[in-house]
Amino acid sequence: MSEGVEWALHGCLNLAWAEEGEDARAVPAAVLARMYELPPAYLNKQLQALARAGIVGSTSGPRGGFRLARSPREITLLDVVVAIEGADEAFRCTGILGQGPDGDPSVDYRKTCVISQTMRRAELRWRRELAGQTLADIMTTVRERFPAVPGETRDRLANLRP
Amino acid sequence: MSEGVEWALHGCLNLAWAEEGEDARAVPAAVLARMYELPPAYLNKQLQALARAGIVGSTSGPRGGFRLARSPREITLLDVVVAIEGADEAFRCTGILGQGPDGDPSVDYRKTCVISQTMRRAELRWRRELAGQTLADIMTTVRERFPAVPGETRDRLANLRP
DNA sequence: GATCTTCTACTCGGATAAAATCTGTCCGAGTTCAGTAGG
DNA sequence: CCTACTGAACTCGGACAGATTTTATCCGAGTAGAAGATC
Repeated sequence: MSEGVEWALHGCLNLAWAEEGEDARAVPAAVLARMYELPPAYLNKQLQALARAGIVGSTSGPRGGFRLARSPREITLLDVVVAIEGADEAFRCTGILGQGPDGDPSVDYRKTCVISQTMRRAELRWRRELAGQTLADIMTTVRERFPAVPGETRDRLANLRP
Repeated sequence: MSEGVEWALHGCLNLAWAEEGEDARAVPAAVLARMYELPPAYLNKQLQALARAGIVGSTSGPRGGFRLARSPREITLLDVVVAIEGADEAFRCTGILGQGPDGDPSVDYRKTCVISQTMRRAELRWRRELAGQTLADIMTTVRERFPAVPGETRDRLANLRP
């Protein structure tokens, strides 16, 4: 899995904290990058993927940057992962059963192949878990365990502006 | 996920069918490769990984090849996946929380980071599912749905020998 | 003082390169078996 | 006839290239705001 997934998740979380502040300004990619000492241009690229997926909105120019495009309650972790990694399943069943000399091209082996089914079921469990966790859920848990984090994050974001 | 996982899973299943036959000979990689028209040397490479993991045993020379190293009941799909893909988690949490200017190196953020925990829990679901399915389970299901497959497979393996 | 224009600085967005990984290939080490010579 | 020896074919195992994906960088298009000139 691409490392950008972690960046994107933390980025969204930070955008969510920022959104809660009084002066909710858009956050430039460079500010998020400074927060974790990440390559700014590359982080920007990942955020572009989030923008294409409709998870964040982007604005150019001064006072521009990224902000969440919808409520944290309507952003699941799966949404973010899919936006970065793509929607393809990790286990690519090429249907090798049909490739052999005795293979029947008219059969869809992804449906009948028991191995494929089992792998897909496991992957479905993973997806379900991620689809069941929204950004809002994460925020609630963080607030319970570390009440200071939201405020601190907003402060850091403000201080990291140029 | 590497495509070799699919090859390895089907390879193990075929080895399991072969093991049930009367004249249980080791199966060369070349024979398995012909079955699905795969590059023989590369498939051999994947089987080597299975051998290193102790899932299959290998024998050199004439009448050599691969065979299951233990009972299908004691081989889980997770074993095979880990043997090919490695034991690393898909979501690599680099603990970026600790990398920023305000990060505390003494804290293990993989333990405290809520995002990391959630991602790991999802991945755990995936692993549990795969760990709960043994090669024997797959064989049972296949036999229920396609009773002819075991015999046909043994025949095909025999016919594909040089 | 208000307004319009110009100008600069800032931000995203996609095109472009370097690095790492996955995929595929090749040849050597070791082993089994068949054939052969000798007792 | 039985045994030991030689040789050859077969198989795995790891070292060696090619292709694809991931990671990282750079520069241009567009925009908001500030400064300055004009009315």
